[in-house]
Amino acid sequence: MIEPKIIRENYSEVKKNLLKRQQPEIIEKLDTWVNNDKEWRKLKQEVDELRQERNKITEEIKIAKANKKDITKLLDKAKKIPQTLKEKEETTKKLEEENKNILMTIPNLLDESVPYGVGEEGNIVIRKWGDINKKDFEVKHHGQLAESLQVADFKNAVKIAGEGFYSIKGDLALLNMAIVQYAIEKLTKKGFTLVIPPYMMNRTAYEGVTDLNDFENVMYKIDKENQYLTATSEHSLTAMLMNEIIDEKELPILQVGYSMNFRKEIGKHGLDERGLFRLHQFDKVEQIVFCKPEDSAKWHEEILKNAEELVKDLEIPYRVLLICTGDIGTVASKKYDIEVWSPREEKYFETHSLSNCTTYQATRLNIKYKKQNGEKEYLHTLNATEVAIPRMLRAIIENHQTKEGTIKIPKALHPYMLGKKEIKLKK
RNA sequence: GCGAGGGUGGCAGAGCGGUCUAAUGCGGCGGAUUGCUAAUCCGUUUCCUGAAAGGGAACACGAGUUCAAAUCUCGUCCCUCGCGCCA
Repeated sequence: MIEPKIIRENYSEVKKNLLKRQQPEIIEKLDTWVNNDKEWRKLKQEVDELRQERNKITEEIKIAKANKKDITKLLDKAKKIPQTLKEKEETTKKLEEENKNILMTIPNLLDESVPYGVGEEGNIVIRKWGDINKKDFEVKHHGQLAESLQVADFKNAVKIAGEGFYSIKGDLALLNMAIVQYAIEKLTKKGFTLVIPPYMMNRTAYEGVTDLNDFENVMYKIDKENQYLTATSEHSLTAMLMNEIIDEKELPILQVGYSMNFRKEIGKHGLDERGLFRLHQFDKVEQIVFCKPEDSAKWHEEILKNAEELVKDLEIPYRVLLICTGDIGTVASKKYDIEVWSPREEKYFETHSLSNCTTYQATRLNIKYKKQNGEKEYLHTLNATEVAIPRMLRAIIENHQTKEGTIKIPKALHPYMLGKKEIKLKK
């Protein structure tokens, strides 16, 4: 959520910025908010004045009583106030809530460097890495190959859990753990702290970190409980600092979250998105940064570098996209995606998303930092995929499969693979 | 889950219907003093609104009683101790 103060003080700039998103309804919301806000402030004044009056009379009663004077007149006067006050308080509160909800649906202000564009096509490729030349054999579908090597069992996973669930076993499961271990080790060495969060969050905390529509579309609610399964560790790690004031000296806070993630809405279109691509449950290693506003741009580049390094180490061809105004989403002020190469489909698919959320999440969650001089300000939050495991497994299976139908393990993962360098059929 | 006790400012901790403008202590920040440090002293240290003066709110959260609630009542959440259950 954008800080109300900023909209009040720089309305025209905010409007100009939001216009870049090419969604007229956002501007409508902005204007509604501004009008409501004016009214709310007026009402607040009135309420405060009424309260002041009440406080005065209350004080008079106290004094009169102490002096043993007659207080019936004062009491009559006082008795009238609560009714009017209550009515006004209710309208004020209602308006306040309404306006907060509007504000929550207004997206973040965009960074200057975000390119103008309509939809996905407007995204800009800023870097490419790796060899994407055609292989001299037919690349097999990752899920089918894994099943034929007896390291995945989609059929039985679906049997017991339903569509959108998977099971991997043997060396592929080992590879899963190897990637996790590798990613965590890499980030830990760079100063990130490993955090394993709860996989469920209550409604209040969750409202601080997600779009309200997500409660209907994305999140699984626990029956009869006030809890939701988390869709990413970004949510839990960020929400954990809710209502906290962090000393400037403690920034930046660098965290690497590892969690199982649960998502209701996954879509699914065709063979190549079957298998390890769109899932109701998957594990992911995530980078989270809390920092001072002036440092967030630098950290954005840093976490991009971390993610790129990992993909390079796994020897997967990839490209980096700078997401345009038409495709950026609500929360981010600036966003990069990493897409990796699918030699089977001969196109890139998305594996990483890296956002600088500036003060947007911090404002909603009320996370501030205290400066040396005692002033308090909202800090900046960034989140980035380090590696979403199933998608990376798909990339590895596709890019490192051999003519003979085995899967080579990238060298970087050898130390975590119990001596195995290849996944092949057990005799 | 049951029983008992409890949740007060950054922390510790008093207050238990109107003197709460929340005591006191510690810590933080600013300043004074001082060869340096320490000690001492003064100020400041929640949020909203307002250009400011000011006003308002806040004692876990929500509702209620009252002219008036940190203080009384109810509900929810959380913590501590004991019992029960459990990987």
